[in-house]
Amino acid sequence: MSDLVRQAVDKLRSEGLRVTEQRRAILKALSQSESPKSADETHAALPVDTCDPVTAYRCLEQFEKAGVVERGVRENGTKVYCLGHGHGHHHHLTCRQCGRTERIDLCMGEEMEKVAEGFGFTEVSHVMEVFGVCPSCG
Amino acid sequence: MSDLVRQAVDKLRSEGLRVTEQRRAILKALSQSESPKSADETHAALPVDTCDPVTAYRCLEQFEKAGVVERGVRENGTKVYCLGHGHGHHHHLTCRQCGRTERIDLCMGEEMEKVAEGFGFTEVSHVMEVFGVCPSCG
DNA sequence: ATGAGTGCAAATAGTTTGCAAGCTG
DNA sequence: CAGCTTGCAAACTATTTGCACTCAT
Repeated sequence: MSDLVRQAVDKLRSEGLRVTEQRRAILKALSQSESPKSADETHAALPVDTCDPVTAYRCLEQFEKAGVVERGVRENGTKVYCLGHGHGHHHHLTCRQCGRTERIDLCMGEEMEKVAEGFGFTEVSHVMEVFGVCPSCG
Repeated sequence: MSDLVRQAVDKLRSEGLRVTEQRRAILKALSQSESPKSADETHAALPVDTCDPVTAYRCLEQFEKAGVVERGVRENGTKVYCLGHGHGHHHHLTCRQCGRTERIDLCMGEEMEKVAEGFGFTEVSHVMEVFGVCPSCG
């Protein structure tokens, strides 16, 4: 089990969530994926009969609330998740054709939050995804 | 009919798209909305029997391709659209509770595109939405 | 007239919910 | 052993598609 998974498992415990075989498997699958995955894709990446697809949905939702995974959105609205890569917040650049994903460390989070606070908003979060056509597909 | 709508209609024509009563109504509804609307919400904002919900979906999709409207995503993945407000690209700050929306002019589009081009990507676009709890709901 | 646009019905995709049974802490 | 979790079935929401008909150009 990778450090990433171990770390995630610890966080789950510290958040009062239980650690099951299914959850371990889901975290492992995410840790081995270079690009963010949807709940269904995550489930598909699991060994057969690891768990029901619904469980993947429920777990990922829990994980996000617990801050164990980060959530993004595809261009079509599909929700995707990824482990924090152990290095906090970041974004992705995704190829529209082949789905290839690159990590982008650029983020205007602080600026955004300042603006949002200026409007009196609290509990600010944001979703950002960049799309394009990669060299191989262009 | 507002300038915004007139402008949009012209753009439709120049893009080779046809201008129908339904499309005019959809553009008018969007022009009168302060916040981005989903296809269904846009349809709901139309006078009864203006058109079928499906038409709203299809038109908004066309409008986006033609560059007449801008598309965003809600936190839950729902696609939303808005007229360019006549002032190009911008983003929104949306209240999770009441849906109230503020416009944000801050955008790191150029930086994003530079990074994306660095990866060899083309036809770069991005989706970004900021969410929080507004003063009234906090 | 001719092809873009529309309505209606039906199919999809992604995700959520209810409830009884199972397993973790 | 209490309650979080899971599985299975079913409901739901947002969106898309097929096809015949209509209308803008």
